[in-house]
Amino acid sequence: MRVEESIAIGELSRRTGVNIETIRYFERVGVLATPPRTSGGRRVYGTGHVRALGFVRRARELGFSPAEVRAILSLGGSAQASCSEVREIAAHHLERVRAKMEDLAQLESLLAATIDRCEGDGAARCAVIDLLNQHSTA
Amino acid sequence: MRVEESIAIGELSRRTGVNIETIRYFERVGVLATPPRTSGGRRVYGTGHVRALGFVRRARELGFSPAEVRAILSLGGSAQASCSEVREIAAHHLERVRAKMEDLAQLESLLAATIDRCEGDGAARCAVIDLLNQHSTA
DNA sequence: ATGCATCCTGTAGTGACTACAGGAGCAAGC
DNA sequence: GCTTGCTCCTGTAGTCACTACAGGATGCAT
Repeated sequence: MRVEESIAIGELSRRTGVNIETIRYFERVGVLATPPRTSGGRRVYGTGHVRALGFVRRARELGFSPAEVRAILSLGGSAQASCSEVREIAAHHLERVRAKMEDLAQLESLLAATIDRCEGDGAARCAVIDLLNQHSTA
Repeated sequence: MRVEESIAIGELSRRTGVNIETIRYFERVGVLATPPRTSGGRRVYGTGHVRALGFVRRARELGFSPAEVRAILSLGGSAQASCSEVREIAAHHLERVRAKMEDLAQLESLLAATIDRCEGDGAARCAVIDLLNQHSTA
C-alpha cells in the first residue's frame, strides 16, 4: 500500500481556498478532524482532509449552518454518511431557504412600491421615511 | 409649553420592544441620541426618543444595515431627513434584496432537484452528498 | 550554518448585540 | 426616617464564525 501524500496546512489552504486560520478554527470546534503532527508539531494532512474540508466549505457556501455541517459530518463523514439523514437536513435547509425567499419577496414589493410612490413627488412627506416610521411589522 | 413626558429606559424598552442593553448599545454606537440624565445619573427619554428608536427598530427589521440606519439618521433625523437621499439608500437596499432573492432561487432549485433525485432511490450514492462533495460554486 | 518561508500557540479583534456582576437611585410603605 | 424592592448604572465579558496579529519554533535549501 502506498503512503498517503503529506500536505501542510498552507497547501491545504491553497487547495481548498480555506484560510489557514479558519482551518485551525475548524479543528478547534470539531468541524475538521485533528490531523497527525510531525515531530516538530506541524499538522500533516492527507487527501482525505482535502476532501473533507472541501465538503465543509461547499456546505457552508450552500448556506448550511455550521451546526448542520457538524450534524452531517457526525453521521460518519462525507463518504459514509447516511443518505436519508443527510437528505433530512438538506430538506430542512430547503424549507428555510424557501421561507427566506418569501420574506424577501414581501420586503421587495413593499420597498419597491414605497420607493415608487416617492419618485417624482416633490411633496413634503417622504413615503420611505413614512414606511420606516410605522411601527410593528407589516 | 408643556413639559415632555419623562420616560425611563425600562419604559422605553417596553414601548419599543427593544432590549434595555440594546438601547444603551445604540447610544454607545451613535444610533440613538444621548438622552439627558437625572441628578442621580439615570437616562431620561421623551416621546421623541420613542419615535426615533421605533424608527431604528423598523429599519433594522426591514433589513437595513446598522450603517444604513446611521446614514439615514445622519441626514437629519427621521422627520427632516432628505427624501431623495433616503430614497437612494432604500433603492440600494432593494437592489441587495433582489440579488439575494436570485441567489436563493438558484440555491432553491439546486437543493430541490438534488433532494428529489435522492428520494426513493436506494442506491449507494447519495445525490445530496455528491452535491456537497462538488468543489467550487455552481 | 544561515537564511527564509512556513508553521505553531495564544490572544485579541470584528459586528451587533446580549448577559451578568456589583453597586447606586428612587418611590412607597411603615 | 428607614427599610424594602425594583429599576437603573457602569464595566466587563460572552456569543458566533471567523480573522488577524505577535512572538517564537520548525524545516528545508543553500
